[in-house]
Amino acid sequence: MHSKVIAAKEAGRTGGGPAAHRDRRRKQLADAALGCIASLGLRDTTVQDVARRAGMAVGSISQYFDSKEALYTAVLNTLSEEFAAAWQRGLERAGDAPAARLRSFVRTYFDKGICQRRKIAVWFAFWGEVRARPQYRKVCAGYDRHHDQALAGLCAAMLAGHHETRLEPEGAARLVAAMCQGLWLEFLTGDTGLGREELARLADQNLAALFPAAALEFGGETATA
Amino acid sequence: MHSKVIAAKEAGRTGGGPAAHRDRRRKQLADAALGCIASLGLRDTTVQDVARRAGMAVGSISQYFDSKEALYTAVLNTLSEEFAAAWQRGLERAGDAPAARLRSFVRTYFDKGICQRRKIAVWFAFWGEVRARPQYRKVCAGYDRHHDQALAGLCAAMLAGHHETRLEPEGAARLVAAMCQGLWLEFLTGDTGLGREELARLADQNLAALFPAAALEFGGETATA
DNA sequence: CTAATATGAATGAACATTCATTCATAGTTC
DNA sequence: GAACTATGAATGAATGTTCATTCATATTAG
Repeated sequence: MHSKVIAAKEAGRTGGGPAAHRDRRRKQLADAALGCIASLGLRDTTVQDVARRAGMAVGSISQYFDSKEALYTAVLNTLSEEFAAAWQRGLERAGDAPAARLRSFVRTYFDKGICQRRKIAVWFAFWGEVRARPQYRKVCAGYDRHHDQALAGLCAAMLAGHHETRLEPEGAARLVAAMCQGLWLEFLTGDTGLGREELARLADQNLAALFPAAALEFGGETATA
Repeated sequence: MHSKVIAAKEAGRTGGGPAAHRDRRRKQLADAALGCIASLGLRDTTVQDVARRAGMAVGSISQYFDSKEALYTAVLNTLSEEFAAAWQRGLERAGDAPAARLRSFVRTYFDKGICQRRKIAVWFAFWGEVRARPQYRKVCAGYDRHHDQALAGLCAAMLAGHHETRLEPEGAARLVAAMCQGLWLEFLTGDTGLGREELARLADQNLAALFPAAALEFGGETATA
């Protein structure tokens, strides 16, 4: 009881306005919820679990979220936001060459900050409920459209002037996204024990196959041989 | 109440030994559970829902399964079994040509009996909980190993004698499986409205890219041009 | 009649949500 | 600057609901 009070006091101290404080506490709860969902699953996560993990009281959750579902929705939003920011940053860093840009986009999926088992577990926990809970779809819809358009644009740039294949930009984009998400599933279940690096290398090989004209640029470490 | 009794009576009539009867009722419950999971999600499915959908009493569930979890495990087993049987049948029908065999294997993912939204929804519902519930992993483990070995074998046959790429059979198999499962996710969320046929065509294009030496054999309708 | 099966009301545990109370801080007054 | 008040964040016990499981009873089959 005493420690809680102190923790609360410290949380209050960390400056910014009261609005900033509110944001911080919401993030604190969303982080705790993410951890719970990753280790217990959506089904077994209780508000009591989340509160305990956040070092807060159960009652505080309703101060910051209308309901448990609203908290979950915030978790999904946070994940989506983080991922979108990551691939956009990646594109900025990648320069102008189409192949480098596409490679950067795909690498984001296997980035150290993105491709963590706990986060992937949460992605799949939500995907496993999209049919039953349309609000989850709704959260992702905007991010997904943005993602898909960017990826299709990159694929179009890769295919421009190379019409030897029957591959369409949208189709190629769909395949690239599917491959990445499928590799995430592999990472999640851990069947083969492949790590982030190995998965990224596999992704590169698939890109090289899909866009043979630029295969060398997806060659990874461009093996010394 | 009366109709339930009649239903039970009819169920009992359908012959076979008592063991066959037991199997039939278990299947009846597993089917109902699959339907519930697909439409309500794992989280909101209750035994009352399952019983209602099966046209049975809640108490009967415990006659055929030790617990709700045991019922769910049976659902996952049924799905896995069905999928394994389907790709094996596909291989038998495909003959000896490696490309035809690989294509058949992949087509199974987009088969009418396999690639149904309700079934895909259930696959993802379970995948979304594999971390939290190791028993789900255990159910799939055997089927997955078999699946992966078969696919790696097919990829090895495709790559035999064509060492121009750095692609390894296991890596190629991983990519093919990831692509298929990623396309399933696309089908589940329905973002792009692609149907089974279109997804299968995309999968073919990825196969053609991964195994260019056999590209013509993945050409789909081998467009009249 | 006996054994096997089916039924659904009853049970109690688990859970999300509510809300009266506590308390630290900021603001106000003299 | 000291004393007092107002504010709202934080708390967790209490509440009412939901749900898996149980089991006494009813039904059917042999």
